[in-house]
Amino acid sequence: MIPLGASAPRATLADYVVQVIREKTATGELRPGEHLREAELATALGVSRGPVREALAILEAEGQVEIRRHRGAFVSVLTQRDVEEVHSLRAAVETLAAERAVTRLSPAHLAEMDRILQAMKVTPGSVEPQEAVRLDLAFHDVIYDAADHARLRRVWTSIRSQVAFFLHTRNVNFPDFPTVGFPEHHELRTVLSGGDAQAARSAVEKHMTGSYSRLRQLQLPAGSEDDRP
Amino acid sequence: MIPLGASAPRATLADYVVQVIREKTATGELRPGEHLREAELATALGVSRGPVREALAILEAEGQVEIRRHRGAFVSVLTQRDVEEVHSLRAAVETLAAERAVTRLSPAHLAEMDRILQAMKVTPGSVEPQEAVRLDLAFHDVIYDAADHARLRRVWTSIRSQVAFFLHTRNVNFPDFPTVGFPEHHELRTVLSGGDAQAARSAVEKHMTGSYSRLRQLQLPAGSEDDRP
DNA sequence: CCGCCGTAGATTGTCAACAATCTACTGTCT
DNA sequence: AGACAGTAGATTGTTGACAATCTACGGCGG
Repeated sequence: MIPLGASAPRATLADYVVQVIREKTATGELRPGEHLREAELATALGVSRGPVREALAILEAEGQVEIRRHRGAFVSVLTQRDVEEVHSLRAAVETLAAERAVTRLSPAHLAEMDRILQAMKVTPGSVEPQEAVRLDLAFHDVIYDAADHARLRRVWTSIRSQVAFFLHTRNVNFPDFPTVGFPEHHELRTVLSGGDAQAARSAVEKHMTGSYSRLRQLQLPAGSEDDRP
Repeated sequence: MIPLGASAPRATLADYVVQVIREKTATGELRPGEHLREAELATALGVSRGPVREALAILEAEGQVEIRRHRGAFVSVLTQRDVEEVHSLRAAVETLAAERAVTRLSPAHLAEMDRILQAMKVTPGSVEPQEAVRLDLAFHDVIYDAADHARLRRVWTSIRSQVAFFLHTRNVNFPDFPTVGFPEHHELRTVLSGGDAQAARSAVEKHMTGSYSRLRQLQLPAGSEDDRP
């Protein structure tokens, strides 16, 4: 479940809350625009408001939630503009990640990739959308892990659950994707293990472009971010 | 002082603490590896430990400080490796920022750039290093502001004070830089206002490469991150 | 009937105290 | 003398309570 080389230097209650909220926003259980009440979260998770506040502050720094003074935290609403932002940022950082990964891929990384590809391949087309998303993200986790770049990984985790949300909604709306997932990622693996940094950049760029074109087909709120009652 | 279009949707004590610590790390007043005691900070800033904890959690999410369970927060030590990380990440995001900026630069942005360039030019070579850093960063702030990309700006603010620290140390060690600052940034302005996205990418890439080669001359801790007593 | 103002409830921002854990020092044993 | 265990102090993690602020509802006036 934990990406790979992620250590746990700080296992505090606040981190636990962060993790829970990240997962719930990724799966869509916490919908964009939803009001996150501190006391509510605290009792639901069996902790006090202190750690919850810390967690919300962290999530705000990552852009996952929006905090308004004396009004509370709201799950960030994802507009068409956000799709574009997340995509362009992801393309920028993931090309760098790929470039670095080609010279740093260990046998363990390759094995992990193959394991994930195997799972992508064997699962029939009618796989649960959530599982397809999990595999997709896991594959890219390996790339970032191989890149061995702490700040790059931080950026990735900051957009990761938003990417997850996009992929999830798309998989639900266009159930044909899981069949496309395998060949695309398999090609990525081939290029990455090839050792050509420039080729890796191009491959990721292409992968991102394809991913974006599919994402654009989604119907998302277009304009401003006022969805709350 | 505030970059440009930065609004203040949340002016809480925690944000105040974050801002103070950012500044103090940028100027080097808070040295890498230093132990940040919550109670100490709280009394020094005239607030309680609650906001301080929130602030430290935010700064940890941005990688500015490192928190160890039951041991506290330490200002992240910047090794040669960190110089490389910050540089590569900055290059990746700033090329994107420049690409977007060329089609979004408003007259106000250009005026702001010119104002900064003017200041860079008129100040004689023996300007205070701190002022030179301020101008340098301010110039790039304008680029990110023109890029109009919330997530991109977040990444920038997360590495901004580390960049500031690097620039500061370099200006102190190599006092000739302030004379190079003007022409380099002037060229950037010219290309950005030209309207060619690809040219803007290349220009920023070149600017970054030059910046990195100068940064590498610094003597920084090379290996692991244990500098504390 | 519609709009404005005031109040009550709810929610967040902040604080001070308690509990858990770590670090450093001291004393003892080999 | 050197090394190890035990203890005291300091520091962080967490909690519950208090104060400031916002939202929603109801009454009043036009």
